[in-house]
Order: sequence, then structure tokens, then C-alpha cells
Amino acid sequence: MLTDRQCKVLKLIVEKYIKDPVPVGSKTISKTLKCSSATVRNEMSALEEAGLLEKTHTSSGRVPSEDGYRYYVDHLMEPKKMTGEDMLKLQTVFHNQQLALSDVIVKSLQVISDMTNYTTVVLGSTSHENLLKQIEVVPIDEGSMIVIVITDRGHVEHKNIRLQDVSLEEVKKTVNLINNLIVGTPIDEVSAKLEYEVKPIIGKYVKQHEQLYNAFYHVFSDFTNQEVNVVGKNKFLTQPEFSNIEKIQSVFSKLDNPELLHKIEEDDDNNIKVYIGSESKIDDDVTVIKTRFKSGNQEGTLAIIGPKRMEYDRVVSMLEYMKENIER
Amino acid sequence: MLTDRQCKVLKLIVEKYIKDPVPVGSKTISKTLKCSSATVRNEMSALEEAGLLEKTHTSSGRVPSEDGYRYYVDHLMEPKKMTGEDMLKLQTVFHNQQLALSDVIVKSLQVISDMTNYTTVVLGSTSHENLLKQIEVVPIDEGSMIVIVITDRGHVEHKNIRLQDVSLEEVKKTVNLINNLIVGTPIDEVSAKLEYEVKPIIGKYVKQHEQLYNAFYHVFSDFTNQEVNVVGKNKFLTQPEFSNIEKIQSVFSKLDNPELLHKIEEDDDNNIKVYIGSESKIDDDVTVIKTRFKSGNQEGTLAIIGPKRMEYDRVVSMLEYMKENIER
DNA sequence: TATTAGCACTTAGAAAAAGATAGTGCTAAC
DNA sequence: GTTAGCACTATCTTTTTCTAAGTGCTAATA
Repeated sequence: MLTDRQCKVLKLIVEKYIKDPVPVGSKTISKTLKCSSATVRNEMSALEEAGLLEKTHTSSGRVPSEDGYRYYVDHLMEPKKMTGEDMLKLQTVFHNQQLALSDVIVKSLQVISDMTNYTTVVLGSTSHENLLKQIEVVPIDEGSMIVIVITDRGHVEHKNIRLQDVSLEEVKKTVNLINNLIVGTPIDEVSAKLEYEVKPIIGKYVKQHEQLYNAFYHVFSDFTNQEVNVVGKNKFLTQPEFSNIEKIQSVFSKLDNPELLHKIEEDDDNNIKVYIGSESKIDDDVTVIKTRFKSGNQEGTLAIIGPKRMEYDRVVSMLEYMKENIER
Repeated sequence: MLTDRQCKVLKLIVEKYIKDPVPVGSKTISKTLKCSSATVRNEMSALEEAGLLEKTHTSSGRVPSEDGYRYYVDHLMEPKKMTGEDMLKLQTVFHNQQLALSDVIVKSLQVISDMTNYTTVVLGSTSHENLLKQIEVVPIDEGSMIVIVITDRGHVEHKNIRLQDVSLEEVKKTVNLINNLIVGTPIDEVSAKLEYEVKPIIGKYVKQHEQLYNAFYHVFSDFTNQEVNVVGKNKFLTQPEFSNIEKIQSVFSKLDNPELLHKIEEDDDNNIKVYIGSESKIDDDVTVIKTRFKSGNQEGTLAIIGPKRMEYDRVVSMLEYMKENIER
């Protein structure tokens, strides 16, 4: 258990380091705290002993360790009220009556990314949670048409398909069949259902059923598993701890990987959660702060991704604010 | 006018430098050419005089200047036959009968980006060239619906809109009106036509016409001006001349700007064109190689973007190959 | 007259040396 | 328990030294 003063020292070091990423020395802290640098040094080495601080070399100042950030977030951080300016910028987005929820979310995350210089992410619902609502087919020219798939949650995807010597009528038959038989099925189960329920029927009634079946099968099996929207990826380029190319390469490849981002959602917690460094699964220098949201039939996850040295208090209150606003 | 030997020297220097980005010295060249390093030095200083070579410092080897690359591309470069391996990889994409043309293009550009380590771009036709073919509306829940816009070239876009207290019937009336009155209009003129041709009519026959008009107006005015698809942006991170963060930041911000990329298309040339360094409008260290393609009602531009020190011969033949394959 | 050998000279870059700075840990006094 | 004082340490910056790769010029050569 930490003493009162140790908490203060840790808090000061974390906050100082977040402002300016250079190791913090005892002298700096002693100025704020009413005691000498020697005392602070003693406390610091106790905190290091406890694994909450680290040195970059024997005679350097201290830097928060992963556990140090953890302790800060769990016990020391005070929620920071949003500034009027920040609030105002978000309000104008939220109060735009024209915009649908999904657009509001993306727009406001853009605003947040610009305000904070961190990357933001929205994860929509998975193809398991989306039920097929309707499909539409629009012929474009000889032998090519567009299939549009709409889910009950308003997710829309379309795919251009090529069919040879298949009459529009045959296509319409198939579309009707699908719209009658498998509407309401979770998207990720549609392919299977197509095979077992639709294939036998179109096999009987529809010419060129082989081609048609294959085309629709691909439409559904290519359907995105999870809507992912990453906003402000380039913000990482402005963060000093990501100033080398290999690091950026590694982080970008992770951010481009929807499956990996999807893992952020894995825990089913509805509150705001903070994943620091290695906990983030993205990079040891990265922190992910996320929350789930639910509004009507829309649900998903919001996340803000930045350096481990993130303005935790500010980001947490922004996410809280976002969540509240979305949920009503 | 360059002598025969000067051409050889320039060609060797450019090709050497493309392989390995270090200034080329006279000794290296003299090994290939049947003459002494002193002779090569004389030729080199003539080429420098002509503005085709540059030195990084007084006693360094030579590096091609922008004009040097230009001369190489225009006069010295020999078309390089694609390797069997490269060709095979692209063939498998092109011979996939299932895929629609637009998918084939994106897939093959992905392949090219991976083979070459350069970034690739497809620019589709502009909203001016796309004619409205059809709109569809799908209600999602109370007060929110999805509008799907389809153009004659098979471009599809959708937008979630919010309407308060508007019955589905009124919406359908409007949709029918639009589908009857302004189908066939270039997308970028639809907004105007909505105002002059549809607004007066729905004003009379449709309740809540104000809201409906606004919603549809936004759907069309938000329609993307130009389909842009950038593949393999991260490849820039692997190029040695882009190893510093500011450079990457600048290039990425350009690649994220559809209007700027659109400028690649500005000249109306159907052949393969090479824009070197400052000509590229993106960055002085960047080269853009592009060509237009046309196939049925689909047309657009393909581009490969990489460092100025690009494998010109290889890229040009790949683009030629792509263009040919797309056009039949 | 074009080519080449030879040599003095230049510069970047690597390696080594010297200082300067900001911090620590420990001891002994308060 | 706190603090002043001091020896010690590592990094960073600057300076110096050395080396390697290249040039340009001159004079000899074919």
C-alpha cells in the first residue's frame, strides 16, 4: 500500500511526463511538494521498488512504468471536466438534427481526433448481430449487375457481380426467393442457409442456378464481418514516441487489421475501460480507451488510441460525454 | 545533344542509383564501360553541365537530377519484359471470371503494390460522368431510413437519413418522383435539378416536403465527387527516401486528399505518362506513373506512385499490361 | 586529339576524446 | 523522519582525429 505522499509523487510524475515526455527528476517534484529533493528521492526509490516507476539509466530521472500508469488510472486520476471549447465543438455535431446516428458518431470522433491528436475508432456490430433485411438487384449492363444487401441495423453493402447468359427474370426469381426465405437470418449464417435452403429450390426452378448460386454465395461470404472505422490514423505521426519508421509501420499494420481491432470489443464491459501498453494488444507504447454504446438498435464500441503517455483524464471524460450523448 | 557514350553513362548511373540509392562514382561506371575512370569523370562533368546529374557535395559521386530521370525515361529506358512470375500473379486475378471489373482492378493493383512496394491508385469516373440510374429507400426504424443511390456506371452510395413524422407513403411518393423526373442526370447536377424540378412539385403534393427535400438534397450534395482508391499507402514507409516522419506526414496528407489525386487525371492523355518529382504535385521525391483506361461504360485512371528513384521500366510495362487486360 | 595515369584536395561519416549537465544514492547531521 | 552535502554515473553535445570515397586538374600517352 502506498503512503499518501507516495501517491502524490506518483501522480505528479505521471502528469508531468504526460505533458512532456522526458524523465522526471526529484528536484522538479520537490518544488511542488513541500519537502526536499532527498525526501522525494527516497519516495521515488520506494515507488520504483513497487514497480510503478522506472529509470532509463542508472542516474536518470523516473518514468512511469506500465503498472505506474495503471495505478494512476485506477486510483489517482481525477476526472477532468471538459473545457467549454471542447464541449462546444462536439455539441455542434450532436445537435445537427439532419445527421443519422452513425454519421454523428464518425463526425464527432473526427472532432475528438483533431482536438486530442489521438486516433479514434468506431466498431459497429458484427455480421453475427446484423440480420439480413432485404436484398436488391440492379442490372447495370449486359452480364453485370449490382447486388445490394441491407441489414436490420442499417448496414448496407453492395457488390458488382457478373453473370453470363442469365436472364433478368431468373435473377429476380432468386432474389425473391432469398427475400422470402432467409430474411431475418444473421448475416454470417446466410451463406450456410443459402446452401441448405435456397440451393435445392433454385436448382429446380431456376435456369443457370449454378452461376446464380455461386454469385450470391460470394456476395454474402465477402460481407464484412465487422464494420470498422479508423479516424485520424496519421495522428500517430505527430507523437514523439512514434518517431521511428519501424514503429509506425508496426502500429499502422495493426490498425489496418480489422480482426485485431475487433479484439478491443472482446470483453463485454459496458463501462469505460483502459488498456495500457501490452494490454492494448497493439503495441507496448500504445493505450486504448474504449467503451461500448447502445442506442436503439444501434450498438458498437468507441475507442481512442494513442501513446501510453496519453491524457487519460481528458480522454476518459470525452468518451463519457460521447457515450451519454449517443445513448439518448 | 548527348554523345553515345554520355547516354550510356547516364543510363548506367540512373539504373545503378535506382537499384541502390547511393551516389555513383566514376570507378563503378568505368568497370562496365570500356574506358578509364578519368574518361568517365569527364563525361560525368559534361552531364552535370547539361543539368542531368547532380553532386551531393563537392567530392561525392553523382546522382540523377530530375531532368536526368526525365531524359532517361524519354530516351534511354528500354521496356522491360515482365517476369513470368509477375505475369502469373496478375493472370490469376484477371482470369477470375467471378469478379466484376472494378474488383479485378483493385485486386490487381493490390498485387502490383505488393510486388513493387509502391503505392497504387485507381480513380473512377467523376460525379459529372455518372448519371443517376435509380434510387431506393429502405426504412430501418421509426424515423430513420437508408437512401441508396445507383449510377449508370454501377457506382453505389448510401446514406442514412432521419425524418420526423414523415409517413413511408410520402417518402415513396418523393422517391417515385425523383426516379421519374431526374434519372439520367449527371450526379453533380442532381442537386440543382432537385431544386428546380422536384421541389415545386413535392411542395404541392407531399406533406412534410421541406424535410424530405432537405434530406434528399443532402444525399446528393454529399455524393462523392470522384471515386478514389489508394492501395498500399504504407509502402512508402519501406522506401529509404521517406524514412523521416515529416516527409511521410506530408506525403500521406497528400494521398489522403482526393481533390489533389484527382489532378493526376487532368491531362487527357490516354497513353502512359510519367510525372517525375516536382511534376508529380505530390512531393519532389515522388514519381507518378499513370494511364487512363476505358472498358465498356467503365473508365478511369490507374496510377503507381513511388519514389523518384522508381523502377521506371518495370512499372511502365506493368501498367501497359494492366491497361491492355482491362480494355478487353 | 581523345584517353588515361597520377596526385593533391575535399567532404561525409565514423570513431574517439573531452566537457557539460542532470540526475542518482548514500552518509551524516538536523 | 527529513535534509544538506557530496561522490558518482550516464547521456548528450561538442570537438578532434582519422579514413574512405570521390573529384578535378595536369601532364604524359597512344
